Formats: sequence, structure tokens, C-alpha cells
Amino acid sequence: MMVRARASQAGYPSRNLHGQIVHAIGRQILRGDLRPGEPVPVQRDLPASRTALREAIKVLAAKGLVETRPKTGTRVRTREAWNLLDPDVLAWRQAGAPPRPFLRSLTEVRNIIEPAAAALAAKRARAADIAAIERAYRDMEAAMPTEAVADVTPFVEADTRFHAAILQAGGNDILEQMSRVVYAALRVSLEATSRIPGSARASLPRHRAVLDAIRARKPRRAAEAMQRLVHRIARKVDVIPRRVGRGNLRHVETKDTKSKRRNDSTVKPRPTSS
Amino acid sequence: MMVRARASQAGYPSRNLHGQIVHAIGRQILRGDLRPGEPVPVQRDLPASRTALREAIKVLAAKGLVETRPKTGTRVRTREAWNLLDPDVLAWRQAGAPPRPFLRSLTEVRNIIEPAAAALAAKRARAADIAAIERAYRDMEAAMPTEAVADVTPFVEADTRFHAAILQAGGNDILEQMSRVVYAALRVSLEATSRIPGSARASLPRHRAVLDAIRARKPRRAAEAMQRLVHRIARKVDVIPRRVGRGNLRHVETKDTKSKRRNDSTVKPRPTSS
DNA sequence: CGTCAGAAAATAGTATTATCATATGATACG
DNA sequence: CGTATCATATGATAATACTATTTTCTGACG
Repeated sequence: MMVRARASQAGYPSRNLHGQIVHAIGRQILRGDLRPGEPVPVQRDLPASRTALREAIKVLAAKGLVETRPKTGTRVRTREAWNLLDPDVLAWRQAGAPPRPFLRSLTEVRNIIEPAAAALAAKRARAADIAAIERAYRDMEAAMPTEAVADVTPFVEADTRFHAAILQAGGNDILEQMSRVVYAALRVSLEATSRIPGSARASLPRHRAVLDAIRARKPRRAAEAMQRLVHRIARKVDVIPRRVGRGNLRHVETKDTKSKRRNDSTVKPRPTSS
Repeated sequence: MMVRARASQAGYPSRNLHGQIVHAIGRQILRGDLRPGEPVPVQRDLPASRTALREAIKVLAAKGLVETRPKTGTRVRTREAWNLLDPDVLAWRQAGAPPRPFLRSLTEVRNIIEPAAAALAAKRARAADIAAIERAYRDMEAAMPTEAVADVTPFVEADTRFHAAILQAGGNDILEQMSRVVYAALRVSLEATSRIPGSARASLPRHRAVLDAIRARKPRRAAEAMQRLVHRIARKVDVIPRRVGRGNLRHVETKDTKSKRRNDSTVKPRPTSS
């Protein structure tokens, strides 16, 4: 019944030459290889024409990453100017660098906006909105990963859709956009948490509670239910094996995560009270 | 004391030719002149070279507004794909179209994230952060508009800085970025609310309460104080004079108003509880 | 005779090269 | 010490060839 919408084309297309350059330089900047002060390898290295470079630079400038001026050349802007909420920038950011503090930021944001969004949804959802939420919930039930079925992807997909539907039901498109961004980045970690045995099954009732509250049009109850759900996830984030990548997923920190404050790459120490 | 930072260059520079094209087309899209379905006036009208157009299109594509494909041409993407949190997109959005529902969305978001951010600030602010907040507060006191001094700009500037400093003190850069965006768009309306006689003076004690709570490191108190402050603003938003600009919004079409439907930017009616 | 597959054509963006203009930082000269 | 000049990197335009994708045409097969 739906058009499927060609997967909605998340980021900037890397199919073109200049698109590839965009992603290459973008990653370099976000990874820190190109420092906010000075250069951009605007020629030499790349085996491309000046125009291709130019277009790539324009795209990066549109995302606030670089700034071009005559004579001075193209320089990386200071971090404050970066458009951190841009889908591409977000993707580049989590592609490089230790993801831990970044993940913490994201979950923190979720903790803030999701309960409020659930309350809004309970107040304002239309029939179609509620139907969408319910559909996502049923898909979660159906896609529940078991010992036999290890593939968590469809479950994560439904999970994401569940939250997205709630955000959408709130009828505030700024908020919706924010969470869309957050979710795009969080998807990876969701897969991680869902992979933890029993985690998916345990989260279902909590999702159910949120759905019921919204359906019953009880804003406060919806917010509280969502808060429980999302707090639970927040706790899980600290348990995610770090870097599932090439073969060193050590399950460290079995003792107590609470005292292990190792703020991976934060610049200055901050009195984090947890 | 500070570097002043060259006004930080908010949006995409319009000084260049292609920059002007970017802003022109961007406004057209956000205003609704160019519908999400089809065309982009990729040639004809504009008295510019192909390359300039191309670069402008690339910038717009980077913000998710358009999509280019061979044969099909350059088309405006569906609203879901737009990067609504992009500073430029936000600016274009509020430049055209009735700002009312948009403003409501923004205030709603503020109501959600600011109290939480204040709590975070109370937990994690470093000495320098608190100093920045305090400085902004004192500047607000100093710039207080009176009957004699009608210029509210410096007050608004300090006000904005106050909130920005709190967000920054939270130590969550995603959150900080969100509010930076929100504030850029809200600045205009802040000027409006501040212009209401006595409003600025009345808001001072509430700001003070927030500052004190953060300084005392009382997260809950900070959140509550901020909530009171920001709720107050929310009420004011409904009082802002609507569109002081060039007065050509006539209600001429009295004949077929019901078919005109106009529905500002929302697609379907929603049970807004107002 | 109709339907489907594959080839060819048409089209719009993509890429390269070349040339000139303009702004700005640095340097040298008065 | 101020100003003029020069060098340089981006900005702008134009000409040209390539590439990918949609559409259409054609032909074969059922």
C-alpha cells in the first residue's frame, strides 16, 4: 500500500566522484586528522579536477565544516560552527573516534526528549498515528530474536519505527527531526543492545506500556512509561561491548561499571555525578 | 576578554553568486513555491552560468532539500528528507510563511530541553561555565530596557547568551547544538517578547533563580526554575503581534475560502489542545 | 495478436580543461 | 609608517566530452 520510498536516501550520495571526496574529507575532519585551524588538502593528493574538488568543498561548507576565503584558502572551521545535527556529520562522527562518550550524549538526549514526546503523542495523536505505533509494536513482537533466530536487524528496524512513530505523532516537526537524527546514529548501538540475550524480550512489555498509555490518551502515564523504557536502555549502553569490529571484543568491566569513569576522549574533566 | 569570534558566520555566505542562488531557491522551497514533487528552475530564469547553478544545487542537496538524478533532473525532495535543523533551512523557513505554528513548535522544544539542560548544568558545570552564565546574567541586568531606553537588542543578546551558556555547561554537545539552532531561530521572537513593557524586568528574577540553583548545584531546583521561566515565555508567544512586516496579507478571497484551505504548513488537522 | 526482453536513443547530470576576474594577504618601496 | 604592488587562491564562465538512467523502439516468443 505504501510506496516504499526507496529507503529515503539517508545521507549525501557517495556515488559521484565529488560525493566520494565529500565523505573522505568529512571523515578526516570529524576524525580529527584535519584540525580546526588550517589546511584542507585542496589539491595535490586527490586525483580529481578542480571543479570536482570545488563542489565537494561547497557541500562541506554547507554543513559548516569548512570555510573558504580568497587567498587564505579553504580552512576547517572551529567545532562550534559544525552542523553536528547533520546526518552526514553525525555519521562521520561515529565512524571515527571512540564512540563511548558520543553514545552517552545521544542517550542523554533521548532521555530528555522521548518522554516528553510520548506525552505529546498521547495528547495529539490521530487515529492513523496510533495505528502506525501499534503496527510497529506488532512487528517487534513478530521479529523477536530468539536463541534460534539470531538476526536482530528486523527487530531493531521495528523498534526504531516504534519510536519514530511516537515522535511523529507528537505533531512537532522540529522534535521529530531531532529524534530522526538521533535515531539514525543510535541504530548501531540499538543492534548491540538487542543482541544481549533476553534484552529484546524484556523490553517488550515496556514498549507495550507506552503504547497503551498513548492509546488511552494519558500523557503523564505515557511519559512515565517511556522514561522507564529509555532509562533501561541508558543503563544498557554502558554494557555494550566496545568495538565489535575486528576481533577484540573483550567483555571487560565485569566488576563494576559504576566506578570505572574513564571518560574516553572528553577534553576536560567534568564533575560527572552519576 | 573574549575574541569576539567574527560573529561566527551563522549561515551559508550569500556574498558569492552561487550563495545568492542558494538562498533564493532555498527560500522558494521553504515558502512552498517549489513543491516537493518536481522541478527546480535549473536554468532559464537565473542569469548565471551553469557552474554557479551546479554549486548552488550541491549546497541544497547537502541540506537534503533537493535530489539530482540523471534524466529525471533536479527535484525537490519530500519534506521528510529536509534537514530542518540546518541553520539555513531554519532561517528560510521562518522567513516565509506564517510563523505562528513554527514558533509554537520551537517553544515546545524549549520547554522540553531547557529544564533538563539546566539540571545537567547544575550537575556538571565547571567554574568557567558558571562564570559565563553569571556574566550573561549581569549583562542582562545592565541592558535592561526601560521606558527611556527602547532598544531591546542588547538585552536579547544577553538573554540568548544566558541560555546558551547553560546549555553549554551541560557538557553534551548534541544538546548544545540543538539549542543553538533553536535559539538562532528564536532570536526574532525573543525581541518581540522583550518589547512587551515590563516583560524583561519581570523575567529577571526567574533567570536569577536558575543561576542560583546551578551555582548551588541543585539539579532539581534548577530544572524547576528553568521550567517556570520558560513556561512564562511560552504563554507570551501567543501574545506576540502577528507579522509586523509589510502589510500585504489581505483576506481578499472571501468567496472560496473553504476550498482555499491554506492550512499553513500542517498537512492534516490535529487535535491541538489549546 | 499481445506481451515481454533487450537494444538503442534521448536527456540531464558529471567531469575535465582552460581562461579570466577578484579579493586579500604579504612584501617592498617611498 | 603608510601605501603600492604582487602573488595566490578562490570565484566565475565557457566549451566539450562522458556517464548513467529513463524511455522508446523493435523483435522474438508465447
